[in-house]
Amino acid sequence: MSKKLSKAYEPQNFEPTVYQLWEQGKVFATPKSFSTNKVSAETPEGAKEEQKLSDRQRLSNFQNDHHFSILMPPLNANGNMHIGHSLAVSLQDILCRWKRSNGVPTSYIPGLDHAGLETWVVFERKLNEQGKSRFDYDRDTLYKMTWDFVEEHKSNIELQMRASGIGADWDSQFYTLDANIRDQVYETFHKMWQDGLIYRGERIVNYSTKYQTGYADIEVDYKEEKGFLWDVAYDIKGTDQKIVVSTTRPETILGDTAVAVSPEDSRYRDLIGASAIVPLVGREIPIIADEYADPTYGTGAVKITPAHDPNDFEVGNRHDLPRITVIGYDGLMTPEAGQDFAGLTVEKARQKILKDLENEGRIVEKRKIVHTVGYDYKSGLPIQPLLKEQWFINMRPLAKRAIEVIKSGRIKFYPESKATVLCNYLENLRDWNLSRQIPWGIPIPAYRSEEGEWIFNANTDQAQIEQGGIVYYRDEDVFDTWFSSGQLPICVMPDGYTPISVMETGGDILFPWVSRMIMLSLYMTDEVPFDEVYLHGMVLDEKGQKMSKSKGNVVNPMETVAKYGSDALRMGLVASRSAGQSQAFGTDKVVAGRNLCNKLWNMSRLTINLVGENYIRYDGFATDKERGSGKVALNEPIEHWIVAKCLMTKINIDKLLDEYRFAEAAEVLYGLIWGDVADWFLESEKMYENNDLLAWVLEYVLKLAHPFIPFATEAIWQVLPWTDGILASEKWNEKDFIIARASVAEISTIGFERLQDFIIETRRILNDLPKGKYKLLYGQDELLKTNEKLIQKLSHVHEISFTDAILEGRRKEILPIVVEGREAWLEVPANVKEDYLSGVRTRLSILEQEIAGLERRLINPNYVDKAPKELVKETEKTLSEKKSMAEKLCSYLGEG
RNA sequence: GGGUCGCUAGCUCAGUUGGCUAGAGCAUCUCGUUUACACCGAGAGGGUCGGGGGUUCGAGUCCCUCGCGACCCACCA
Repeated sequence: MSKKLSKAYEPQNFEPTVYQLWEQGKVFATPKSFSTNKVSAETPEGAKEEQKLSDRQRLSNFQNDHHFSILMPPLNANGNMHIGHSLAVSLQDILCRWKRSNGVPTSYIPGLDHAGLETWVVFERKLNEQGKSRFDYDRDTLYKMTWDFVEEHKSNIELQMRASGIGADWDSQFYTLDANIRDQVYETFHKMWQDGLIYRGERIVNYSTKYQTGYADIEVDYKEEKGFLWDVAYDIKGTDQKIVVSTTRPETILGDTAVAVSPEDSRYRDLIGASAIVPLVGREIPIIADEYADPTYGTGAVKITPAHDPNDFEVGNRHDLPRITVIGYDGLMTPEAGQDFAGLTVEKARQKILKDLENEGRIVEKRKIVHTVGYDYKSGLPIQPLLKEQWFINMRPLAKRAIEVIKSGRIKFYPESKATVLCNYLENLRDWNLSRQIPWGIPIPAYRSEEGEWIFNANTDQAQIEQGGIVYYRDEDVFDTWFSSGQLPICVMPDGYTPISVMETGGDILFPWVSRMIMLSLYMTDEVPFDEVYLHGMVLDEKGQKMSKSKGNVVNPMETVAKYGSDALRMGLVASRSAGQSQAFGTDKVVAGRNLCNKLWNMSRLTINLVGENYIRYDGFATDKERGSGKVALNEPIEHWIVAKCLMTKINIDKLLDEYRFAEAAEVLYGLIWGDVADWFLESEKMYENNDLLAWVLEYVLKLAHPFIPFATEAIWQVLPWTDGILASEKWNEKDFIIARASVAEISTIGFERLQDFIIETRRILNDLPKGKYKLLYGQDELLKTNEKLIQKLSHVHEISFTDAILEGRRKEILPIVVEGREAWLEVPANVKEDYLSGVRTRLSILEQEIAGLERRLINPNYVDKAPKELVKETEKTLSEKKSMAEKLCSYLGEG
């Protein structure tokens, strides 16, 4: 080997330069013009060739799509890639590279997320570490500081994306705070405002006292917990009667403004309209009748705290009850809670009130219960339901339309079941709180006058504006990030690339993101945002457990890339994974991926070695007349076979990827590379040295493998002396395909498979024999005769020769190789023959059972009548083959 | 309470509309250094497809039922 290629593939030595090559070559740029390069039957030459093909051979694998587009779920501009991101972008990139290679105009749009609260939390922590707080600055200053902070870190994630081999259109990269996105968000907000879908109102919102902001429903983590249900006795005014209510949150008693009972509940009928006295506080509150009170739960009487419970809030609205806020936004009790309680934490207040109630003898019962408690998804602290005036979207009309579209099947889901899941979710969707009380995000374009009148205005860089002589003040809040990211499909895709072909993302953001994209897109454009949705599951650790920092089982993808290579990580992630399913991930799979890269590398070294440094590349595929004219020509059975394998594998992979069966596609590819090309074809070509075919097969395999193993295949492509250009921008040429296919002689491919069977059996026998040099003899067998040398090479027999003697296994030192249709023997020492024959006996008895089974099936008239004719024929054929095989075995045993 | 998914070889998983002997990778065992690769080659062992019932000529696949596991949703105070 003249060129010094290392024995092992070393990804670190190639990945950065390969990526540079791609980027400089602009191979991932979104094509502007839409001339599909379909050759197919439209060219006269192609048509002629195509006509020769049977239906089975016809190429159906070239995509007819007008375009292919993917929107990358934006990555946190301030964060690091985690293993889930790696999986996502791997799948996306496989699809894009594959489509691109099939000549489909492809647009893969990458993006970065300002990541609202996520980033704000990080920034605020940094601020606090410097001894500052958010209250030291005005909102615009905080926004600018956070912006600069993110800018400093952006390049980090951008490098990680490139290290992952993502072939995205970097020139079209977006950032979720870009002006066009903001404009879109404002337009949508304005339209909703005008359509009456947006309203501002005081509602109970899920409030994070840790981060001082309201949340959407979806940001609350509910956990089932053991807790207590206290029964507390309230006095009834003017009597010595008491009414006993049940509560899990006694501290909210301080904010009670009513006690509700069911109108159906005979126990309390007489008390309706009476007044109860709030314990410790002494406030007089009405006893009201409301359906909300469940007579079967607790005591059947429930305290109503409209300011701290969404249900109570509703009850309060129905009965016009006052709202008394006793827990503040800081998570501490308010002055309204009374002097004894003001300033206490919720937990302390609860302890105190329980003690006080106990002292007064008001706690009638304390029961252990299991109930669900809402937690802040970010801080892990309890969420407080608090009264707050916020912007809400009335989701019902939006959800209704989305449900219709999903049920119509217009958007296809992988896995299919997620469509049902999504519809269930949408059917129960409640109004969406858009306001976040943090400085980092897209400001809400609403201004308020002193009188409390709200107007829309998109110039949110002004803290206050004047209109008609009235001064309006900007809402200090920003949008929920899902509101803006839900609109990405309608504002970041290049012209001609919508709807997005497939939305590939994690199953965990089906509700927060996918559902919103559908709803908002339908609302704004009357069109679906994407044709298909592919949801991947979670990447679990080796033991199948969720990865988490606290468990310490988190895999850092960049470390894996550094150690095993980017391709190895990609193959490892894709292997054994199906849509929607969470899957364990471990080093084993990555190692397998790395080994495949290495295999490919060495296959290439061998090929270069065989064809020579100065090989001049073949000029297309030879038709029958063109043999020997610098074109690829097929001579040996294995050469026909390998070409057929290559062609079939591509068709197969196309089909699998079309259905998003990534793991199966990878497996099929693995089988072709390792099993067919390396183990059989290359071994054989050491003898035949059909250089043009060697080069053709290697290039073919590289092209086919490229979406899965982009770096290694490109690195090899660049190393090959006879190729030029960039593999990532190579396209399959349909015309060549047709000619290649026409050149394959079916007889030869079948012939090779027979040969394979024989070689495998010979190897098996040799493996069982004691070490030694064995001689293979064959009789009147054309296949063996014409492939004598190949058999010797591949089966590792020491000698091979024809014999016209009638052997039939009579002699003790002759051992028959029992393969259907073959006449061959091994010369062996007499003592080993007996061992082999006992194995033959076992095989015979298995064979006899199989024959009996097949015969039974064929005797059954139901089977013969009802099963498809082809299948019956097949069964008959199998039976006769097995019978003749059994006869042969019998004869050997009889004679031996 | 409602919903979704899963249970196939020691492990991780394939198995499309029911149809030849249920597959792959890893792991295990045996043999091997044949001029690309030990990140290798040749071979072997290993499964009553979670249990039970049903439909069918035929079930891992369809239906019913039970069991186990994972996850999601929901305002039982």
